Amino acid sequence: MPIVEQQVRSLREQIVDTLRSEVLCGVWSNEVPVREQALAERFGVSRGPIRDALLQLSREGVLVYRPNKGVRINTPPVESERQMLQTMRREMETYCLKRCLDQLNEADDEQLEGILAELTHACEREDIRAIADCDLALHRLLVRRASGELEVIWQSITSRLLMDYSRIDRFDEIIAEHKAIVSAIKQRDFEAAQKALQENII
Amino acid sequence: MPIVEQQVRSLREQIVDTLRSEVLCGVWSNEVPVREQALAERFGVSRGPIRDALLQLSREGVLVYRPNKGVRINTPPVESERQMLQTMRREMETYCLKRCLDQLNEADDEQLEGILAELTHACEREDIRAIADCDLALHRLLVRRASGELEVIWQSITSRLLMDYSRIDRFDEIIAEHKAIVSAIKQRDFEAAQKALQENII
DNA sequence: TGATTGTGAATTGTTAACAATCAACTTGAC
DNA sequence: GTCAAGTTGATTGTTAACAATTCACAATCA
Repeated sequence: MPIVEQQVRSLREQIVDTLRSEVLCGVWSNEVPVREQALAERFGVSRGPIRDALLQLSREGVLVYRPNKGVRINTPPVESERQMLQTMRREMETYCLKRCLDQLNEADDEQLEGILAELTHACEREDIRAIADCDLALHRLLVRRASGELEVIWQSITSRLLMDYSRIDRFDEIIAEHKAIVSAIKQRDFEAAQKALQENII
Repeated sequence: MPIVEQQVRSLREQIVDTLRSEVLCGVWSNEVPVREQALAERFGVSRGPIRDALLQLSREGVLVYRPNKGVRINTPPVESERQMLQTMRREMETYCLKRCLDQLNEADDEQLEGILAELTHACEREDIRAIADCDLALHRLLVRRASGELEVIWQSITSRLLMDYSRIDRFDEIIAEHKAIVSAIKQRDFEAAQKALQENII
């Protein structure tokens, strides 16, 4: 359970984040259907918030919703679609970097360092789930600082891309790439940060 | 009420489409808060589906959700963000065009012509709401034919862009541009269709 | 045998009541 | 008169029961 998030989050948001993290890390089987009642019991809430969460994750492309039939886990995008989404993600994060770089403060730097430290620790433990969470948290911070309104679109694109995240076993690369990103950001060096970002988003 | 949609739609989807169409056409005031109970009575359902719809529209960037405070209408994106979203929309629709063009059949052509006719009629009536609905329906058809999975992302981007859709009074241009798109598509001419699309997305 | 149609359990969709929270107003002390 | 605390009404958040739908399986018939 990462502590990179700080603000109060609604019950639904917590459930959404937990489920998304699990689905994207392959914890769930594609075959087993998702049942509202089972999830409700697991989270200790009624079916209402669970339903909200499942609908939201469907809207995000992580799950697929069919009326009266519930949801199932989505399949990864085809290669051409993946490339297009990749291009869009690069474009969006470059924009966000440019827009937020000047207005970042020491607290943001510290938070970035904190995420980086946690990411490093997660890589040492080879904790796939924590690695993905930290990776996303770092990028999400940039998007949020630039424009909270873009976050939902960014999340949709990124979730789809992560549905075949096969590179997550190259721990050294992951650490090095994110170190480069944070380092460049702390120096407010846009060119270097953009370069590091582009090399990380593959 | 356009007849361009054919498949069965859930109650929530119908509400979402109606509300989105109204918000994007400026039917609602930015000042008046959105109340679940009022909408429930208007649509003749309980607050449950209304709540689902409002959450979905928030996720889409049309509304802004704040815990325990309900939703309000989102503000248009800043200019730089708008340009970035514009670029993404062009990229995405170009991809969808390329991917779907070969597998379109006569039924699709007919549907495109139907939307075009309805769009023309809407322009003659100067019915802003119908114009926007038809405009979106035409582009959405291409996205859907290419990949149903991309539709939600496309919708988010497009909704944000439409939040300051100020060109909707230039009826002749709108008709001409969409005629060019449909014409090129019917000839399966990718280059021409792409060009027409790019010129329409401004 | 194979297809089709009932039947019932399981699941999702909807509703209404209840709990929690927020915003505005009133009250009262200073 | 002003500000703070308490109160009240309105609104959202959650729950559990009920309705509608789907699916699996068995019974029926050609």
